[in-house]
Amino acid sequence: MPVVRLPDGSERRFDAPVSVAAIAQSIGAGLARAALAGKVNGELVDLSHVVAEDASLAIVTERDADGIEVIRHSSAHLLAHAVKELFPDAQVTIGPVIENGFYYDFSYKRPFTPEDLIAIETRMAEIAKRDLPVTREVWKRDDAVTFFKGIGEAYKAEIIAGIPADQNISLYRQGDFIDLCRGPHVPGTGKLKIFKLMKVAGAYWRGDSKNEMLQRIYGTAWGRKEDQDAYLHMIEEAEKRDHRRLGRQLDLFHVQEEAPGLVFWHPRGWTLWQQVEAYMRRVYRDNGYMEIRCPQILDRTLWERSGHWENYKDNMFTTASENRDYALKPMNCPGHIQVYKSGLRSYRDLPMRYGEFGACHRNEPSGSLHGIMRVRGFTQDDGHIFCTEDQILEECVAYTALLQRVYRDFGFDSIIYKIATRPAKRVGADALWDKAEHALIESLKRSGCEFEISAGDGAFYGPKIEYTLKDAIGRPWQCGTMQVDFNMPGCLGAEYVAEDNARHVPVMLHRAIIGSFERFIGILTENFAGAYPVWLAPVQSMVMSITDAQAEYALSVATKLRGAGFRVETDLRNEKINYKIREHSMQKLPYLLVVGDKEKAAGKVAVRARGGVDLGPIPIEEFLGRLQHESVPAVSDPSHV
RNA sequence: GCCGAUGUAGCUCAGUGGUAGAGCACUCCCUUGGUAAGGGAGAGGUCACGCGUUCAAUCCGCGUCAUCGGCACCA
Repeated sequence: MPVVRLPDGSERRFDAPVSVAAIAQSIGAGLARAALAGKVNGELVDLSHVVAEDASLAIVTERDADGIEVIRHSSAHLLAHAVKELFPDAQVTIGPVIENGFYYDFSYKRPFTPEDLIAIETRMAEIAKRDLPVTREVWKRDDAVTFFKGIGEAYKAEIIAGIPADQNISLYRQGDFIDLCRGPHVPGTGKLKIFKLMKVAGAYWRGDSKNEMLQRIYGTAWGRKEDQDAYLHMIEEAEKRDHRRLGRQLDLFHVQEEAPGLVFWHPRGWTLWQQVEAYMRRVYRDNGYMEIRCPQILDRTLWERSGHWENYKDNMFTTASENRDYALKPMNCPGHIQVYKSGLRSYRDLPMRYGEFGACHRNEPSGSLHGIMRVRGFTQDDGHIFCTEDQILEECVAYTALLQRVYRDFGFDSIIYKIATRPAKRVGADALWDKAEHALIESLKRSGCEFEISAGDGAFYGPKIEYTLKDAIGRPWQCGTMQVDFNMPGCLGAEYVAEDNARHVPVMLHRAIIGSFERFIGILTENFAGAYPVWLAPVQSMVMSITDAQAEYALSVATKLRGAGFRVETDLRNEKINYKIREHSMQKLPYLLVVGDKEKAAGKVAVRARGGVDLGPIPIEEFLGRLQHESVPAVSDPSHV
C-alpha cells in the first residue's frame, strides 16, 4: 500500500505496488505523455520502475535537467543502435553523457566519414520514429559476458567482465539493439526528437594512448528544439570570439610554419601584452616580490639535478656546444634557486620572493598545439617564494587573496579551486608530501574557499592548488597555480642559516597567477571578444579627420592625448568619415574621435564610444579626464595592487 | 604523438589532368565627403614542400611539414 509523496507536497495512496508510469497517468494524461523517467527518493529510475513502498516521487520530463540527461543518454544508445544497423561489424564500447550532449565510441575497420555521419543521423531519426519500447533487463554478470562475447562485442564483454562477479547488471533493449547500461532511459525511442551529430574523432580505448584508437561520434541532444537552436547559435557566437580569428582581424599576432607553436607578436598585440606585463610588474612590486631575470639556456646537469631531465627530457629543447649539452629552460624554478644560492641566506631574510617574466620553451606534442593557447614558447608570471615551513600557510593565504584581486581586475569574478595531490611518479618522501598537501588544504580553508581534491594530479616535486577562472561565456580556464615544494630546493642545494646556527633547506613555493601570457592574452581576447577594456586596449582612441582641412588639428589632438600617456592613432586618409568609422569600429577600439571644422573651431572632439554610442562633441580636456578615469583596472584601486 | 579533415592572392573562399578565378584588402586616378563600405583603373599566385604516375599534375598516388577537430599529454 505505497503512499507516494509528490514534489508539491501532496500524497497519493495506491492499493498495490505501482509503476512510475502509472503514477504519472494517475496524475494526468499530459504528464504521462511528457514523462521520461522518475525520481524516487532522489534516485533516477525508469518509468517502468515499480514503487512498492512509501516514497517521494518526482516525474522527470524534458523540462528537468535530469530529463535532458536521460534524453542524452538514450540518444547515445540510439546512435549505437543506428551504427549497428548500418555497420553490423562495428563494435560498441561506451557512450556517456557529456556537457550539452553525448558521444559513443566504436571500434570499426575504417574511420567514419562525414557522409557516414549523415547516414547515421538519418537512421537515428528513423529508429526514433519506430518508437521502439526501451526495456530494462537484469542479467547475471557472467551470462552477460558470455552473451556479448557470443555476438562479437569484445569490448562490451571486457567492460562487463570488469564488474564484480556477484553483481547483477542491467541491460537495455530497444528492438534488436541491446546494451549494458545503468539507466534510466526514456520509455521509447519516440521520445528522442531533438538531436544532431556534431563530429567524428579518434579516441583511445579506455583513454589510454597505449591502446588502440576507436572512432568517437559526438552528438548533441535536447528536450526542445529552441534549446538546441540556442546551443548551436552559441557555438557560432563562440567561434566569432576565437582568439585565432580575432588575432588576425585585430592584427595582434600570427604564427607560421617555420615556427610551430611560437608566436609572432604584431604591434597591437604586443601593446596589449605590455599592458598586462606592466600591470603584473606592479603586482610583483607592490606585494614584496623582487623581479629577476635568468638565462634561457642552462647546462643539462642542472636539469638532471632538478629532476626535470628524468621526467621531461623528451619535451625539452636541447642544444650543444663544445662538448657540453644544454637545454632551453622549460621552467624558471631552477634559475631562481641559483639566484637564491648566490648569497648566504639567513632565516631573517625569509620569506624571499622572486618574480620573473620567464620565457620558457617546452617541446609540446604537435597534436596539442592550439593557437596561442597551447604553444612551445611562452612567458609566465612566475614567482618563487623561499620560506620556512611555518611561513607556508600565511604565504598561501596572501597569495590566494592577491590572485582573486588580479582576476577581478581583469574582469573575472568566478574562480574554481582544486587541490592536486601526489602523483604516482614523484620525488621526495611521503612525509614531506603529507605536510605539503596539508598546508595547501589548510590555506584554502583559511581563505574560505570551497575546493575539490584532484587526486594524483600534482607536479612531480609537489602538490598544488589549481585556480580556474570562468570567462564571460562560462568556460573554465585553469590559469593560476600555487605549489608547495619540499624537494627541489634540497636537490639544488638551497639553504639558509636558522636561529640554531645550523643550515636548513628552505621550502619553495612555486606560483603563477595568470600562468602563460600567451594563453592569458588568448583568454582575455575570447572573454572580451576583442573589445578590451580601455586600460588594456592596444589603441584606446582613433582621431579621424573629416577632410584634409582638419589634419593638423587631428594631429594636435593626438599629440595631446599621447602626451598624457594614452594610446592614440590618427586616420587622416582621404576617405569618407563613414568608411573610417566602419573600419575602426570593426577593430573594436574604445573611442573614435571625429574632428571636423566645428570641433576644430571649438577645441573639441566628437566622441563615438564602442558599440556605436554617440557621446557628441566634448572638449578635449573633458575627454582626457574620461580616459584617465577608465584607464585603470575596473575594480581595484591600483595603489592597492 | 595517435585518428580524421584541410592546405589555391594579404584575408575569406570558388575551381580544373592541358600551368588559375571572385569578393574584400592593396596601388594609382577622380572624389574633400559629418557618424558602419563613393566611383574608376591596375597590380598581385612555383595552387604547402618533395618524389612518383602521365605526352602533360594545382588536380591522381606516396611521403614530409603545417593548420583544424578530437584523443593522449600539459613540469
